[in-house]
Amino acid sequence: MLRRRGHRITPQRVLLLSVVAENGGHMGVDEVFRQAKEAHKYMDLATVYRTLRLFRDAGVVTEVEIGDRLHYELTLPWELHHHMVCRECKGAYNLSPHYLEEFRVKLVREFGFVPDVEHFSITGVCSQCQEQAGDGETQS
Amino acid sequence: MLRRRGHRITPQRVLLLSVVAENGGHMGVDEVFRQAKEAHKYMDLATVYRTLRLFRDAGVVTEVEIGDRLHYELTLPWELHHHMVCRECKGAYNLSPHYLEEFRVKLVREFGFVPDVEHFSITGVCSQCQEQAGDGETQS
DNA sequence: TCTGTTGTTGCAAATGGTTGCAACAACTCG
DNA sequence: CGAGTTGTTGCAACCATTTGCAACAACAGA
Repeated sequence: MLRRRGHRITPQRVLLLSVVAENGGHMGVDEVFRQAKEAHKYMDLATVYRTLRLFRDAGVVTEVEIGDRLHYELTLPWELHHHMVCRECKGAYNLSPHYLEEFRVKLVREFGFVPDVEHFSITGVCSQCQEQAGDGETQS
Repeated sequence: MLRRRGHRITPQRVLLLSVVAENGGHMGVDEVFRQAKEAHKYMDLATVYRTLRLFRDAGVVTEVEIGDRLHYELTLPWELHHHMVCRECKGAYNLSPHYLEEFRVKLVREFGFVPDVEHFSITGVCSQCQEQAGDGETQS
């Protein structure tokens, strides 16, 4: 798959792909790095960043920004989703693409602007954290 | 206004506010820093970051992420808007809030998730850059 | 106006992430 | 299989942004 684009299959890439694939859900870059380093002592952090970025561009993994840190997860084409990221607890909730579809179509039709919905995520506050915030406010 | 929240009015803050206010539209942090430094030789970059963040939290300025760099603009309550940021040319186009309203309401109603629409911006490719990309592709 | 409290500054060091570069190794072609 | 080409690696330096900290200064109260 990568080879088609003129890229090479290296042990580092195989290893990194397996790390991300075997861990269901998203992983922080440092987590990927740590697990990869256990298997290959000389694994470099720059290689992890470059490889994950490469995988993303190839559509193999999906990049999610969680509170200014990059996370990656294996792309499963039959369950594509966006993310709602909670600003308070840093939790990431999946969001079905159909919620964005209307918004996306409007931007394309009215402005000719094609949004990057494949990497879309929106920050906010999840329901649990709102309840907690509410508890706090009743005391003041 | 800041004073109400227990913050102090310092010459640095006055200066930074005037820099942002006098420049219509968004400014990169380095731009703000450069202009502020002309007036106050010992202005520090950390102070610029901290002050702009403070202004944002007070609702005085709006933070926009343009291609991984932070930009700030004066908040004009009578013309609130979001941004569409072009991944190619780094241009930022204003977007009226009503385009997001329906999406926002859906998230609140169906998930209890309250998105941070006030800092919302979406990346993608603007119409001009698509034309240019199209020109390129016809050659290959 | 003087003084104490405490929020703020400038500096330097740290953060997560990116990049330049020379040594290296995966692929290609013979 | 063996040599050349060129994409990739590990390292170190760099980027924008954040943070710890001691000196400082804005505000409040006397």
